[in-house]
Amino acid sequence: MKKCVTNALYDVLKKDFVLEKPKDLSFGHYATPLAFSLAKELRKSPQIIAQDLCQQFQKNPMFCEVSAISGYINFKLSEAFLDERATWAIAHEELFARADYSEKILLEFVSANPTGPLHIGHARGAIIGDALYRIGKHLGYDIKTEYYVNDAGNQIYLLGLSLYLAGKEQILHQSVQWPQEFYRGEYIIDLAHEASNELGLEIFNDEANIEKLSNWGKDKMLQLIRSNLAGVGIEFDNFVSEKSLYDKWDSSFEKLQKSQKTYTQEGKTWIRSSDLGDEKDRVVIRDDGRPTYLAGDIIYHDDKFQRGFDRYINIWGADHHGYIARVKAAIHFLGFDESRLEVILAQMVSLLKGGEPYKMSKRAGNFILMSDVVAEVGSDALRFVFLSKKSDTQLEFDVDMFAQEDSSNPIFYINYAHARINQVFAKSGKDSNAIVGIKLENLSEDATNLLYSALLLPEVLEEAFHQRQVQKLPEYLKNLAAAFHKFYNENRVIGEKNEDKYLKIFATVALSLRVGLSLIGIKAKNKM
RNA sequence: GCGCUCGUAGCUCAAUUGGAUAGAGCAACGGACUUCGGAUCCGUAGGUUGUAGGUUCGACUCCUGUCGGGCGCACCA
Repeated sequence: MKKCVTNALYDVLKKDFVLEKPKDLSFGHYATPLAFSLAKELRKSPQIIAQDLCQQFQKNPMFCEVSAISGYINFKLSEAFLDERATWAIAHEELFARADYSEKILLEFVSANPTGPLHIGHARGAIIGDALYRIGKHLGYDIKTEYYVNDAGNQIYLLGLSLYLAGKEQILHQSVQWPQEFYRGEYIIDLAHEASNELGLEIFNDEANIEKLSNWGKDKMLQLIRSNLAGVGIEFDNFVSEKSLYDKWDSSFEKLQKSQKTYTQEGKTWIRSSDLGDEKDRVVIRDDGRPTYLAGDIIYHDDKFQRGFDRYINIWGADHHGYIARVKAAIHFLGFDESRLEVILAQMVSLLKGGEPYKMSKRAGNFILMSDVVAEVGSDALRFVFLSKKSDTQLEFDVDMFAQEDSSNPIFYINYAHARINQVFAKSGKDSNAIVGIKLENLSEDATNLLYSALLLPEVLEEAFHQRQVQKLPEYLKNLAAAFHKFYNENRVIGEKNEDKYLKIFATVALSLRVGLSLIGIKAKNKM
C-alpha cells in the first residue's frame, strides 16, 4: 500500500521525499513534510508550496482527498483503492503481506554453551531471532538459521570435570577437592547419576575419563537445549560444531597471514584488530600453541562467508558487545566485507513475580531457567513480552501480568479481537467467500480507517524486518485489536444494512491479526 | 580510569529513524445501550523526554559537556 502511494507521488514529484503515517488519522492516511525542505530553495512558505503540490494529485483515483495543512501534504486513500486491496487480500490469504525479496541471509542466534540448560537471558535472543526468521521468510528472504556449538575449550572441560567430581563425591562417596571454577547446578549431580547408569560407575575412577564425560555431557546438554527451544516452538536449520571446524584452521590462518595483519610476540600470535577500531590487538594462538576462542570464531566466520550469503546476522547477548570489533576486524583480514555482518544485541532481562525478584533455580545453579518461565506463563506470553520491547533495552517484567485474562494481558486482548470476529461470522452464517465480492462504498470514516489499519500489515512487516525492530509488529497488533474493539463497540453489524461491508472489513482485520501473530510464533484463537 | 549502551507519566514500555498536540497498558478516579461475547468501550488525571548547551524551519531522535543505571575492558567461552 505504501509502495503504491510512494510510486504515485514519485511520478509527479520526481524527487525523494519522506512518506509517513500522520499521528492523527483525521489528517489523512499518509503525509509528507516535503514542503518544508523545499521552502528555502523555492523561497516560498511551506504552506503555499504544499497547496501548489496538492493540486497535482487531486485527480488521482487512489486518493479521495489531498489537503495541505500547516505545511504538510495529507493524502486520504479512496474507498475504491482500499476495497481493491482488501478484496485481493481475502482472496489470496496465503499471499497476503508477502514480498519478493530474495537475499540469502544466515541468521545465527542462541549459540549458548552446551554446558547447562537455557536460562531466561538466552530466551530473549532465541525469541527475537526466531521472530526475525519468520518475518524475513514471509517476506521472501532465503534465510537459514544456525546455532554455533561451543563444544571445544575450557568450558566443556569444566563440564566433564564437574561431572567427574560430582560422581566421585555423590556416587562413590569419596572426598574430593573442588577447583575454583566448576558447574554447581544440581543438574550436574543428576547428570552424574545418569552417566553412571549409562557409562558405568567406573567412569569416575580415572581422571583420564574426564574427556569422555565432557563429550557425553555436552551431547546431553545439547539435547536438553533443543528441547528447551522446542518448548517455545523454535527449531534450527543447522548446528555447527566449533570442534569440527578446527580442521580448517590452517587455511583460515593462511588467509589471515596474507593480510599482513598478524604478528608474533612473546611466543603468541596476534591479529592487529586495533587497526580497525578494536581497543587492542588480540591473541589468536597462545604460547603453548593452543588456539584461543577467537580463533574458533575466525574459522567459523571464514566458513560462513565462504558459503556465500548476502548478509549475516548474529544475535548476541549484550555482554558480548566488546567482541564485535575484533570479529569484524578478523573478517576484514580474511578478505571479506565485514559490513555484511550485522550484530543484534539482546539486553539483560530481569524477572519479577508479584513485585519480588523471581526466585532462581537451585537446580540450574542460581539462574532462572527458561523452561520454568515457559511452564509458568506459556510460550505465547513469553514471546509477546520479549518481542514488544526493543532488543537493546534492559527489560523487567512481572510474570503475574499474564495471570489476568483481560485487556491488561495483550495476548488475551488480541486473541479476543480475533475470536470476536470469528463469532460474528458464525452468527451471520456467512464465510469470507460470501462477502469478498461486496463493494465497499459510502463507509463512515471509522470504518474506512479500520480497514486502512488492517491493510498496514505488509509495510509493518517490512519496517520491522529491515530495521531489525521486531517490536513494531506486536505494537501494531495491539493497536489494530484496539481499533477493532472500539469499532465493534460502537457499531452493530448483524442485521444492519452495512452487515456485509463490515464483515468484509472484519475479515481483513482478522487476516492481519492471524498472519501477524503467526509471525511472532503465536497461533490466533478462534474461541476464547 | 577507558570503551559501549540505556535514561520518556508513579510502574512496565512505545513514538513512523529529523516532522504536526510525545502515546499505550498497569495503578487512581468517574462513566456506557438489560451485549452480534461488558473478557469490551468512553472519559478525567498524570510530562521542562536525567540535566546544561549546540546544530535547524522543526530535536525524545543528531553533536558536545555533565549526572545516573547496565555491560565490557582475558591468552574464559
